[in-house]
Amino acid sequence: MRTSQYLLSTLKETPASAEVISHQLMLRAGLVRNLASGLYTWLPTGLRVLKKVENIVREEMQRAGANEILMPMVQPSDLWEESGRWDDYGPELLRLHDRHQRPFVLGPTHEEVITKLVANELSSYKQLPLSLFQIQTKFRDEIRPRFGVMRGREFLMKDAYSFHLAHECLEKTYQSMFDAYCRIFDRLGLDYRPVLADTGSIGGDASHEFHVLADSGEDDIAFSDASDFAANIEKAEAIAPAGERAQPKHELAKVAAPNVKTIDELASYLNVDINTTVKTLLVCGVENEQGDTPVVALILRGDHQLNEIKAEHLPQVASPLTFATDEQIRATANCNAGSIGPVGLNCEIIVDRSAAHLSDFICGANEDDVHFTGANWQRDSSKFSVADIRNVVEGDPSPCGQGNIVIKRGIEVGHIFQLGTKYAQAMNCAVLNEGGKNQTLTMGCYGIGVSRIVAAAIEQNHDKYGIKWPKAIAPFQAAIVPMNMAKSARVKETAELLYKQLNEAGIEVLFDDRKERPGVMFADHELMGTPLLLIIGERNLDAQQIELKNRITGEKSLIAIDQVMSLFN
RNA sequence: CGGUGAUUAGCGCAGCUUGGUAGCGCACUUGGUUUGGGUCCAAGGGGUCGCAAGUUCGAAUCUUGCAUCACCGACCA
Repeated sequence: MRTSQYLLSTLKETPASAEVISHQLMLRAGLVRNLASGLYTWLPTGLRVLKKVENIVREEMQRAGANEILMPMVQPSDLWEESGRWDDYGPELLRLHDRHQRPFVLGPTHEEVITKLVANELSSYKQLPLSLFQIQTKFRDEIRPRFGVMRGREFLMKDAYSFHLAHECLEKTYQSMFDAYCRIFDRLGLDYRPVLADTGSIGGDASHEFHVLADSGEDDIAFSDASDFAANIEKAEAIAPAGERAQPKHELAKVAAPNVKTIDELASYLNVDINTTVKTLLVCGVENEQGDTPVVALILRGDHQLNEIKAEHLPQVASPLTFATDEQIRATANCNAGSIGPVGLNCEIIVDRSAAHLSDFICGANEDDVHFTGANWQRDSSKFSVADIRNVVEGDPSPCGQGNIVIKRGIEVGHIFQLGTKYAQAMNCAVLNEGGKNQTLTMGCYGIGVSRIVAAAIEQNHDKYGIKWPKAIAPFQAAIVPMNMAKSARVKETAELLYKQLNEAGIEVLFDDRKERPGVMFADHELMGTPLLLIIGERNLDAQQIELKNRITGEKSLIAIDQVMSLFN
């Protein structure tokens, strides 16, 4: 490709709307352009990268035995009613009508369509297991699209689905998908980690997310500093503190704490360590037979944070997690939100393991502006249950039993999931088994955010000059950068010759044939992250040499012109 | 969805307080100059000042409404 025929579209200045480095560089290097919130046009350079990622994903999916298909982006709503997600999915699902006022959705994912397809196509256990995948545009009407293509509303996703008669078979495919994902991210040249993930409301036995490590990531990942353990913080178990709870030493006593609203204010007002306090959160419980929603109290040590996912999983707590209103708080605890405590509280009480290990703690007294000191479980409050409902924090013992927790940020680029029979059951997806009986299929699903990978790769591979693409996904393998080609026939001749040879050899090369000063060319190619620059100048032509510059290492070297092709073998 | 801020040329911004029909840098065009790291000089082209209504002789500027975009938050005990 010659730059004279190419839409280069590089920018010197960073558009003000771009917050994270990958978004800034994607705009400056001419990879994408914004159309509306969360919607992006892929320019030639960006599309080249996107296609390379796509192809690596495709190759490894095929190697794992999956068949590529392509499903429609527009899906009839009755499929979603059949699966139950028409009501469950919420406003992220974009709903629309055709000219006959028939309702449709823009597909945010394709479990419904594929389950329907397989239900129609398969009739015998002999056809199993079967894995299908597609690489396709998804639409999710995100609350807050941000960070460019990292969290767009329309994005490119690889979604794969596997179908099985038995759970053991699903586990086998799940493992082979896990391995395929590792091969994909290895080939992409990314620093990534598979981490244990929450299985969500769908249930199932296992789920892993694949995270690219980067400070700009939106997820917290908990690692062990002494083993391979890694889990999304939503999932990481906070284990109970070791040893017995200490015996009470103090009597329960009231202390006034006027105008103290938060736990931090309380700790500094009473001049105590925050981890000797507990905080009490009132949330909505599950609706009872009378149609009322009771209030449930969740109790945490003052320095800990509620893990909403864990809380939602409790059978007593309504999902999605909803905090009690001021009226409900007043009716339950007879005080404002800042003074609730477990002593004498008349509702279901669930105490985090760490909070349950405290003795002589400080808590609200269920009376405005009053707290208790010297509170103790059993003695002062005995009707409660204990559960893991907090986020792990740095330094916690790892749930794997080895080492302590370290927390890093990650960008979720892949998620694999043992679905079980949820969709197959809802959509009547079954085959005849060996015994000639109808048997509902068990499913797995496996997603990769193809467009998000492009942004994640930049987050991990850049410097002050621009992008430093991993070789496997660079838009071009090399660029020919001639010095003053307009003035030097020799330079032009050499550049054209190399361009011809490289093209014929199938090397993706960008020939910078603009009449620009060298500095402009260098700046553009470094911004775009071309891994190898072939710099042709009068300076080295007498010796029949050109200069090489490696974008990743910054190394410069000379090479004989007739040796250039050997670089690409 | 709540909060905050923004919207003036392709991009980055000034002008608004104190109304008088728009300006700077980059980019673009032309000519010259320069040529191994974003040269320099000159001359140009390009804007319904987000949209709508109002106040006024007159609105980018004041008022009201709307739209769009971005950021923060969605943990309050």
